[in-house]
Amino acid sequence: MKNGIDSSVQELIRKYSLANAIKFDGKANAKAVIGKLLAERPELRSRARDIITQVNKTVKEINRISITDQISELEKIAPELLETTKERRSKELPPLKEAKIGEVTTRLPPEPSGYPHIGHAYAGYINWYYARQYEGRLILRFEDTNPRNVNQEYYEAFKEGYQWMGIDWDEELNVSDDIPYFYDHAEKLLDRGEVYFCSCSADVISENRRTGAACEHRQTSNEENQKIWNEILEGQHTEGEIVCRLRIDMTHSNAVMRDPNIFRIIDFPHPIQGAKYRLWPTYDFANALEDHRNGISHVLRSNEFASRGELQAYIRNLFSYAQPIIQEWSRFAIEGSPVSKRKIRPLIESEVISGWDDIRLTTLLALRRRGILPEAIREMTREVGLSVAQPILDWSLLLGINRRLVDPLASRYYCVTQPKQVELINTKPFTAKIPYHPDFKDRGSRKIPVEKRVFIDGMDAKQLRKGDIFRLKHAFNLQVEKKTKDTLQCSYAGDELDKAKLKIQWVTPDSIPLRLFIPDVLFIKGEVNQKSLQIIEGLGECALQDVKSETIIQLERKGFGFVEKNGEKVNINMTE
RNA sequence: GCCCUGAUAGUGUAGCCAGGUCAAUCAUCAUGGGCUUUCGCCCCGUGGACCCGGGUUCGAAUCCCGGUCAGGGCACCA
Repeated sequence: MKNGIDSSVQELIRKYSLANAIKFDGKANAKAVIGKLLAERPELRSRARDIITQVNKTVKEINRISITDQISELEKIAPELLETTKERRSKELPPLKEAKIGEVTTRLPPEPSGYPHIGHAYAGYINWYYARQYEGRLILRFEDTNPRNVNQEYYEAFKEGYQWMGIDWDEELNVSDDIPYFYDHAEKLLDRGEVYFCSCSADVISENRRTGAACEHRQTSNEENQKIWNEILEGQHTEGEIVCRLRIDMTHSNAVMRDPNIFRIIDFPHPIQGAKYRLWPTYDFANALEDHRNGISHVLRSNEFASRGELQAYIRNLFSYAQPIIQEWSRFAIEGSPVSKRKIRPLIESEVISGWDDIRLTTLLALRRRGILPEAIREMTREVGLSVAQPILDWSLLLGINRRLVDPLASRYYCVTQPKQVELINTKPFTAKIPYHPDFKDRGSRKIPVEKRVFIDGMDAKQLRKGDIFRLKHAFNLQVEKKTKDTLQCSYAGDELDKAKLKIQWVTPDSIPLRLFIPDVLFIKGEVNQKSLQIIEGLGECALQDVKSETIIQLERKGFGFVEKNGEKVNINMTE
């Protein structure tokens, strides 16, 4: 055969050309066909030039015939290529590196120094997910080695936050319970001459680290270092005066490795340990050893720790401890929503926001009060995954997922704002029966008697002109007879559904006052958004009286919300 | 300043390691329609992206070089 291309290859070319043409309106693309062909028959790659000539020729021929003919020919020679199957499945996290069933241990490592937020939930869920996926263990470990940062109430706050997220753990411990373990290790290093005490100021240490210069303390004799260690444990030396450093390499390309501090004096009572210790390990030292002590197989964390990994591995190597698998992802941000205490605290102090559970924040308390379901956060986490790019998430991602999840759960209620009175001129007394959920009628309904007056939303009233026919939803139709400044006079206009121009929500005169809180992003281009919270007064139907505080409902045509009752007051935090 | 990462529709993400089935996935978003006694949910359709410049190759989102931009680290915080 010409160019040595045999008939089986010819046939393949013809098949793929036809399939490609059919996929794209009868016009095949030679490049796509070549790609497909060479992917399937890699041994042909050496003869790519000949193949290309042949493909070009075939594609030209095929593009000349009609798409119906193309389909019928392909049906004869390769019907399997005509199938177009689309599958849809919910996204899952990728398999974990070097993980075996039953041999995975991960950790939740919060510092109890504030309230858990969506970032903690995200990291927590990933650690939980893999621990459960591989039938392993999950350890809740409070990283409380800085007594000046930690506070008793936050230990509890984290546990509640994780529980709310559906994250359960197999073991709970505090790093601060293991201080003797760190001392043991430090003393071994002291014996081996791996550490020294440095009394340079923090500024000097930092500067030397930048320039790669060693200070005189690096030369301190072992005996002297041992002596200082004991002095500190006995209560000599003061906070800030001296630190214990690991002697590694002051010119290392990773600045973290330039003789890091591993212990410092902190004379401050610890919420759990009290005044038991004054010499506290720093993050890297405690973390590296604690991961080993806990038998952590996989360290799953955000990548702000990336450059510390080398140091932590170095520390474990000093003791010939095995290294865990490390998997990192980028820390993410939500557009316009600060996470850091530094940014939020001033907003609370200046009363821009009401507190750590203000519905504009991303603390778990805030998200819950906004009617966000934990599953929405979990799904969002799976969606964003272990990406190493720098995601700046939009609220719409979380809110969109949440809307879908909350829809089947939320009972529907009527609510009107800027109420406009509607006088019913000639209607007979009527009792409306309104189901709580349109898709689940078995959840029952409430009955609302209608007499001489109802209220509708001001926005709806605005659209109505004299003569218009509209429907009080789940009741009957009305025709506007007269429109005055604060009243619509209406007459009965039948029961047929399709006659009404608008079908609107309404409430009776005995309805209850509501306050709707509508959140928006807190920051726009770095400036505080003055309209980040709208508070709107409204009237809600009586059935809202029976709704328990802290349930998620839908106010029809207004959105989903989280009910909060405070005595007589009914507040509803809208999710968006 | 130095070091490490990264860059795919408006947003997020898959694909990149092992170049061809990518005419680029999925979600969110926007838009048109259907369903609906809600502007909700659901269903169908449509729209929109490989940071820039070189190189290697028959062929580059994918490999190489150079740039640009962004994030993190260089704490006696974690």
